[in-house]
Amino acid sequence: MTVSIEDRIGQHYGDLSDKLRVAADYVAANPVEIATRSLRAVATTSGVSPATFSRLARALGYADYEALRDDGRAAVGRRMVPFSQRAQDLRSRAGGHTAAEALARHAASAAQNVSFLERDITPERLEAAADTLHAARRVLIVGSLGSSGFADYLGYLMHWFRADWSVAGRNGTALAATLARLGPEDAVFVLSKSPHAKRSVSALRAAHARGVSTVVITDSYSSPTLAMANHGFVVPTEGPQFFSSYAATVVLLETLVSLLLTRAGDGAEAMIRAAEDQLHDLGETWAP
Amino acid sequence: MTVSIEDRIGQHYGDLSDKLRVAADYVAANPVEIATRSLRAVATTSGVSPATFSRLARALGYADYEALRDDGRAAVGRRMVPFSQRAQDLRSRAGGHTAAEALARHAASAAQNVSFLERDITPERLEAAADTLHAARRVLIVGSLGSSGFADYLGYLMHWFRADWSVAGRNGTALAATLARLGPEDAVFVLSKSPHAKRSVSALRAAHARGVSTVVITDSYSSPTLAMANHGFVVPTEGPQFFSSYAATVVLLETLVSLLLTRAGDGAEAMIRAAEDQLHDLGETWAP
DNA sequence: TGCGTATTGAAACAATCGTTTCAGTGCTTG
DNA sequence: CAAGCACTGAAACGATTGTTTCAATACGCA
Repeated sequence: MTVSIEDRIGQHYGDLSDKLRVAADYVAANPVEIATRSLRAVATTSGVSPATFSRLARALGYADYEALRDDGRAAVGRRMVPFSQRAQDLRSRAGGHTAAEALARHAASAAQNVSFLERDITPERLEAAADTLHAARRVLIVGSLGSSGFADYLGYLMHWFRADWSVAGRNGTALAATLARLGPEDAVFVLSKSPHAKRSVSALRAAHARGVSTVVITDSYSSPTLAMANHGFVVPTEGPQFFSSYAATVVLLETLVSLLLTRAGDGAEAMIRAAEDQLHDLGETWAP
Repeated sequence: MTVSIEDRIGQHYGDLSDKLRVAADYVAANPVEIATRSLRAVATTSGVSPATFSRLARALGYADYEALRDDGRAAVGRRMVPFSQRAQDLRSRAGGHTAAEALARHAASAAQNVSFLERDITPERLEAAADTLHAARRVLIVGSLGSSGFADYLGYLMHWFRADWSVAGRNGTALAATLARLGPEDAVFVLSKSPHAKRSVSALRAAHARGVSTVVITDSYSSPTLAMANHGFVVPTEGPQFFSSYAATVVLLETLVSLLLTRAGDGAEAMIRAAEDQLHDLGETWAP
């Protein structure tokens, strides 16, 4: 069983002198600080002299201040590892081929990806992307290969309350012609995962070169698209299958649509209802 | 706005030299290490020279290696905030419209839907559906409105190792003509959620009447499609937004593809590799 | 093939690190 | 009151840090 810094502090707290106790309190309250910053930096921000921290380590039974910090590192590491741990769990169950096993594996992997998504996406940047897209005069959605279906989905969702969003390459329109009409007031939304379609990368490059705002969703930090993205998002796609999973991508897309709907204001809801009615009137939907 | 180390890596990944890329990969993979240990220690365990890490920081746009580490510290600090506390913070602000709240809400709802999916889908029925689809001579995928993108996605995944799957209405083909050619040895895969497209319901009815096997994914037990389904699956779609969430649907689709890949046998993997090579040879994918 | 360029690690450098010494303080004890 | 004691921070110390220089190497191009 591992003995944490906090345990040691508790064990020795009674024997500590005034200043040592102050230092110990600081250590207990700021474990990340201890693990990441230098002794002197901690001493400065906590108002206790460097020598005291050096003495504290020994008073707690460590050989070194470095030994104390090692415990801190381990503690931080332990809390940060859900990733490797759970990933290993997934892999260890990777063997079976029955439907129950496959379903469990995919479900677990998707849930993990979704939680990674929530953890890793910076809300400020999502907000900024939503602002950009909301302010854009026109938005062009680009997606190829495996991403094209999701580009369609985004286009479908947006068309309910924004007339100025379109999906590239729909209805036989030429991508080049559409791109040529875009300017700095417009935005391009690119969905591209490995293997990246040349079409999407080229479209992104062209848009970026023309000063068009670019929002990108991709699957890796090494993606060629990120360098040209004003707002880039990396979505976890790891899964037990040969293709990359789009589960987390769908969540991100839907969240983004939610944010845009909020920005669209009260009129949007009425617009959606009107569109629904018209869809029904046109006889395109099934009525019981 | 916060820019994480990973973001910077993404921005500059293309410009990095070999060793810098190795170092960047290590940084991305071991954020705790970076925040916690010294440059030289990191250099030793990663096998890259200290100088390279120093250079990496500057290549990523930092003034210092220390500046890079500061970003790492901030990231670690952010993630160390205990989950429960964060969840509570969010819940107390429930109904809010900030990106963080929206993301948390959508992620939680998606995770719940996925876990419901795992709980409610009967593995035997999934297995049976996979068997039917695997045995089918040809499979036609049907999806309209919001589901059409996901029909495309399923078609995209399957086309890697099955030539006899097609998506209805692609390439200007008439749905009626395609349907007319199907018989009892074939199958139809229908994706339909409320509001149901008349087109999809009609296609399903026609196929069912001709004795074609039918697999259906829908969003409610009261769906008009289930009565005509040989293999029907109800997927949870509840979400905080006005549209139904497709996150769980994606998981189910991907699981199904996995099962079909297993059934396709050893030849499938070779087929996928060959198709990937050809895609690359045709110049459709972006190569670094 | 030869030349110029870019990339890399070893080594040298100043800065910063953690530790220890030491003098000063406050407190207790005789 | 004086002497002894534990505690503390400033300062000095060698060790280690991050950075930079420099020579060696690999690579592209004519």
